[in-house]
Amino acid sequence: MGFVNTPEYGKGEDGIMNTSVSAITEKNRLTSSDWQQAALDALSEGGLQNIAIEMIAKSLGVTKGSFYWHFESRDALIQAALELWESQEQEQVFGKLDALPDPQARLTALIALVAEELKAHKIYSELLKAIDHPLVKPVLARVSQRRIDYLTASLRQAGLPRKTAQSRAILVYASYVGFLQLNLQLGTPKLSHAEFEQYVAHLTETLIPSGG
Amino acid sequence: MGFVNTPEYGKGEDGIMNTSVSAITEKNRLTSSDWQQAALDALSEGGLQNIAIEMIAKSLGVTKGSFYWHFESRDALIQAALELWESQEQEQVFGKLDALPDPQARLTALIALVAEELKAHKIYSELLKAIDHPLVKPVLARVSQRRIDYLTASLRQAGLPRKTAQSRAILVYASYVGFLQLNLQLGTPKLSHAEFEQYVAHLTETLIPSGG
DNA sequence: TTGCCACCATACGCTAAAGTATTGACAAGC
DNA sequence: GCTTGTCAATACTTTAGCGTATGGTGGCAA
Repeated sequence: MGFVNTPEYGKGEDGIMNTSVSAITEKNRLTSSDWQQAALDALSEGGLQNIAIEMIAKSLGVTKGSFYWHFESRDALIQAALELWESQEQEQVFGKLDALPDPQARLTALIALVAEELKAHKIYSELLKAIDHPLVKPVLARVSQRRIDYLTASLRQAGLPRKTAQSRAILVYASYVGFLQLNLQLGTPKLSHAEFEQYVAHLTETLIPSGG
Repeated sequence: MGFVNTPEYGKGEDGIMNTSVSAITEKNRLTSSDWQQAALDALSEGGLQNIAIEMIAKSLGVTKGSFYWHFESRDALIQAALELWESQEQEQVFGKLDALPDPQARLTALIALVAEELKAHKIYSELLKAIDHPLVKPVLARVSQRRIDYLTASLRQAGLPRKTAQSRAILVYASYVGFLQLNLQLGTPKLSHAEFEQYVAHLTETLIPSGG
């Protein structure tokens, strides 16, 4: 398990995730997690095919001679990046929501969470488009299933009967995925901020159980 | 004089009539619409990148020497195929629905129409994944917008106030798109036939106005 | 028959991107 | 200060797929 440490080099030791693309500007040597993060950045901006070794190398200020020291192949990078994303998103999404005990508050918070935090959704959306890749599909299947299960459980706790909760969970999640594709990828329909707010409100009162 | 050695499999002379992949088996020469249809078949099965000239040529029993007689480039084929699809889907979808005067019946029929007719949805779904391609995006934007508008109008006619109808239309269409991606592409969640029926029923009663 | 035209085959060129082989630079420990 | 291990640069090979150049064939008109 060799990422996140730079043992013999001990430079800045910026343990916290570098949220931004820069940060490597110095003459630092790279670590494999730098490549993983850069791959996720590239993914979120241009899709899976944008995970191109020479391009990323360029953006990191090196050549691919460096890459093949850290990774066996492009697929190895993709796999590592996806693992990183999966763990990140899990703690990010569920970590925030599990804090809320009330299922209704949780569901509303979940919808609100969708309205922000663009980058995470962008990655999910790009992965959806790259579903044909054998490394992508299982990851996405796991993540999606986990989220739907989580939704189902929350809806049950909010009072819906079992079968209804199942169907509703799929409906909610499908509308999320669809909206992602339509709005993030297609840009259709174009919504003003007010229209978007209204849409979110409508979605909440239509799909989230309110009363007891 | 005309039928000295005409191959019985109707060289057809304009070939309007081949709905399916077969039908070219004989030593017939090809027409550009053969290529368009074959391109749509390839698209629905393997995505945009599956529209590969040499592959399609092989499936048509010719080589790419033929292709470049009919088309300028791969992009020209893609464009022509998309035009074909757009016109086909328009008459297919709206043609069936416009016959129904009652907006509620129309909405229910629309949902039912989604549950069948797999291939058309497959193409839409594949195009969604290929949204980055400059030729694909405008087509998909037009088609999606048209459908959302149609939904909005039908929902209004069914009694929803304007703003509600707009949000609801987006919600319905997003859930369609999302379900496509989840179920058709990802295969998650796996639904039995019964579960699917139940989901469709739930969707109808949740999103389609019922009373007056 | 002749010759043209529509359609297709063959062979080649070109480019992008992955992957390989080899060499180089530079800090750390002996 | 010499070696070693780690990271990187350079040059190369390979593959897939688009596109081109050119020549071939079969039917049809004159």
